[in-house]
Amino acid sequence: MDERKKRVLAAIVQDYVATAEPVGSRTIARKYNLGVSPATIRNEMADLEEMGLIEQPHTSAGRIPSDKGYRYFVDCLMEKYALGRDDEEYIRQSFTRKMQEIETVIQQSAATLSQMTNYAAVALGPQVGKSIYRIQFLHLEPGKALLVVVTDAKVVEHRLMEIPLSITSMDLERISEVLNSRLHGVSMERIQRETLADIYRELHRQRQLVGAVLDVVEELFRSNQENRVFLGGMLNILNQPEFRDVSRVKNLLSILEQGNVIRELMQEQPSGLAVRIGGENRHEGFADCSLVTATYHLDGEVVGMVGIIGPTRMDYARALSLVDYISVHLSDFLAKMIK
Amino acid sequence: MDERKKRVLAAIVQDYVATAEPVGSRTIARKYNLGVSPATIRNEMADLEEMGLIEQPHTSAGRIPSDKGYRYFVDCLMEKYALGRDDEEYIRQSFTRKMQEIETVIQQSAATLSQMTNYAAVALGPQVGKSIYRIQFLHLEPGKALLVVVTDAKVVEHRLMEIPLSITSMDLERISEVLNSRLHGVSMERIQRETLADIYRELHRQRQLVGAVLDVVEELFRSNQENRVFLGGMLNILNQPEFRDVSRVKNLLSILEQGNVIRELMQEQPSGLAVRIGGENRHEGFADCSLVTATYHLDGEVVGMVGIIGPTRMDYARALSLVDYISVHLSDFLAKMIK
DNA sequence: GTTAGCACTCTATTGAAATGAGTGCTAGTG
DNA sequence: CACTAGCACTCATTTCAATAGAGTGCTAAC
Repeated sequence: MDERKKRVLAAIVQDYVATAEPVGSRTIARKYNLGVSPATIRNEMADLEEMGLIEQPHTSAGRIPSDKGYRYFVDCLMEKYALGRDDEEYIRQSFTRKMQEIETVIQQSAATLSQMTNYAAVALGPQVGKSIYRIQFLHLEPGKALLVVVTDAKVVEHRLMEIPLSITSMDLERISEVLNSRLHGVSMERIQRETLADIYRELHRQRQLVGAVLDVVEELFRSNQENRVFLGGMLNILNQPEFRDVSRVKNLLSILEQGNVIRELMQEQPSGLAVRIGGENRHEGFADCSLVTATYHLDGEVVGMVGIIGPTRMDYARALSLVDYISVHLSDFLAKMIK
Repeated sequence: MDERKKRVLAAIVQDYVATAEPVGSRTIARKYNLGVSPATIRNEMADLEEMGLIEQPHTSAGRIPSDKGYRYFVDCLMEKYALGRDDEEYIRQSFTRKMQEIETVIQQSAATLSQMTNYAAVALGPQVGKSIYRIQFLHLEPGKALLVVVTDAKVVEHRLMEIPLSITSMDLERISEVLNSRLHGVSMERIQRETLADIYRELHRQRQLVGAVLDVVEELFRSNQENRVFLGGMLNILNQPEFRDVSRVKNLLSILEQGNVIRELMQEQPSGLAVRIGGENRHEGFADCSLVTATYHLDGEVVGMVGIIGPTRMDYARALSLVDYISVHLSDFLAKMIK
């Protein structure tokens, strides 16, 4: 793999990404002055094809990069894309103080990514709260109470509950107190049997209600951990020429609509910034899409992921920079939000 | 408008809805045995065209209904479509006990409608809660509190708030009590100046905090009243032949993505079951779509709307039945949920 | 009032020819 | 030996005309 081959491959990738048309030897000679004639480039291209880095849609067409070609480009040839002032500004503007809820912020990250790239964007998580920070009953009326749970990451969940008519406000206050003192700071994954036993002992009269509460709490944490999938700007991807055909659109959208597929694909990604190109994704029907993802963090721990889904013909340099920048910015923003 | 003309128009509408192809005189004579020859039907069709009920895409094509034609069909010709057992069963199944949050239920209504029709579906609202049922502060840690607001429709909203470090749990308890007693059951639209004055007088030491709380409450109600728009199953509409062309899809989706356009269109609909056909919608770019909507209710009051958005070539009978059934079922379900 | 028949219109399909982009190979050059 | 000019060849795409087909409107006959 000599220097010139690299330059030819890079030229093919760049041009194909920009035009969506197979790239011929002549085009390369003209646009990317390598100082050699088309014939020489043709020879190089023949070599690159043999190496499996580029391919020909049909005999008399130019070449397009293969998955392997993109991979080589991303790993070895690509120069880091420097985000412009305006790009960074745009991102910063899109996160406003007004966004009070974590979900809104995550959703906005995906939306912004999509707008800036014209690809689809997706966000996972956040997996917020592993332990209970505060748990509190509010008595609404006889037979009805509101359970409010605040997790350590200051995410609030609530649930209306039916309670026995006999339970009074005082009872609820007492229950809240006991639950708080016993459960505060305890990771939901390893609640001790003893802890539960203690709670039941202390509140033996409201055994049934306490059981219901614990069920609800468990459910809240479980659904929280299932890492909800946020999709952003499905519309923008229609601007890509590979989706001029409706059946393609339908195919991709039907995959995206099943959140679990995306979740699986994304969960295979390593932490940090990562790219998965075309067939590297273990899912048929996703073979001509690429996934660029980055994890975001809270208190040094990975809590979720943001990413871009686009055709394999993707501007990887820009995509990587954007996803990276957004993930960092998102982490900062969340940290400030929760403080 | 004699009987035979009606039958011809009905045949044209039905056939065109089923096939998406312009309908010729011969087709009608063959499939819908009116007992007359194609030539006679041609004469009738010429009349119908003059009346503006049908039109010809080009000289040597069959006829398709005009907006006016659909309108006449819907108002005068259409027979009520009886939902099958399976349809009703399907709808009932799609609403499960598991759905605890109102939003989930609304979203599900739209999703179900879309699945059953292969059109896009949309839901508005619900406009839940006009007054405060309960308002409560939870003290989390110095400088931080959680404000929980329950509306009369038992919809819960919450917001983390920064509070002065000096404020204690006792203070918050007191504030909660005062706010509750003063605001319980008061419609947010007509909070009296006096009421506010009373509150400020009683809590004159926490003047600033109270101001912040009232701002938050107002904001919560405002965003609630803005009637959030839920879209369902955008994917399904891609099955319609009129959306084989991506530009069409892009056009519709870009309209749907702006929630406010849909909201405006829907808010022009009368309460109950209603149809708006093609150009009857006051929005360019929506001229070849129809909107079938029904309001849903809570305690006898209209709180929101569900509907179908499809091409004007729509199976109106079925669409109306489904929207009607869903709206009724949704009302019932909500009533039971909130009890 | 209804219908058979027919000329006419216009779109969609088909197929052949022209176009053009691009390649691979060969032979010649510094 | 590396490079390049030249050329024959391939194949998708475009173009164009001819054809087929669906459907109409009109007229004359029943």
